[in-house]
Amino acid sequence: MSIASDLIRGHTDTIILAQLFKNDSYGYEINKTIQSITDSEYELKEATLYTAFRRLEQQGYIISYWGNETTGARRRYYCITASGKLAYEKLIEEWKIAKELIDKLIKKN
Amino acid sequence: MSIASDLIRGHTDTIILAQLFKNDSYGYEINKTIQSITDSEYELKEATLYTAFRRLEQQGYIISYWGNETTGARRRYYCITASGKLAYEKLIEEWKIAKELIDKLIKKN
DNA sequence: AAATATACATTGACAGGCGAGGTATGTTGT
DNA sequence: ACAACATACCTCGCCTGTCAATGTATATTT
Repeated sequence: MSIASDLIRGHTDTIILAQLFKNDSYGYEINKTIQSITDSEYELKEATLYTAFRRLEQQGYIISYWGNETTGARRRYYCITASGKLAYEKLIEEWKIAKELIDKLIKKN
Repeated sequence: MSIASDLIRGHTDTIILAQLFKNDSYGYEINKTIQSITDSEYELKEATLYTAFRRLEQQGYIISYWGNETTGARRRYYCITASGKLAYEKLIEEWKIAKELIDKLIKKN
């Protein structure tokens, strides 16, 4: 974890929705995926991850169900809803705008 | 103000340092500049702005002095320090990295 | 006289991130 | 056998940054 979380803050929900947009998954796996994608430059803290799940579920953007593992620890899978997909698309658009705004505001000249 | 502040959050200090890197300025003017740069799509709330000034000054990244206006309201000018310039350069580098990370993490596929 | 613009500042509520702690199962090394 | 580690979940309480609300003061415009 080498990047300041403050800079990613505000994108936690989008990142999770993005992973669930590809396929249903569970907390531990999502975090491993994030580490894999970023070559371990970033990871979500567990407390942050599970807090986000609660938030997203409460907003109706994801729903959860228990996996039927016969061995190993139980897994709570999450599935993105139609509403969640819409929110995700909107968040991506907002990110594009924010990116340009920040570039304009912090550039050197 | 049309963009979610959550997405800019974490960049407030960088934005202020960027403006002060160009030239000394004061709160009100910096905010007008930001609105001008972004065509009023973004602005810093006053409470946020002045909180940031305190923070940056405490960290030694900026210093302040009162302007010698003979008319109108008094102005507290801020000046970026050598340490602040270094911090600013570093924050820009971090932004480049964060931008790529987020792009990787939220993209649709 | 009232409204608006310029210009500063603080307080208290709120939200998100996260360290620390806890629970439980399965595998690997010694 | 037992320790250590990996997998997998969860919550509490602190910290930090944002911001609505509020207040102060000066100058100009209506």
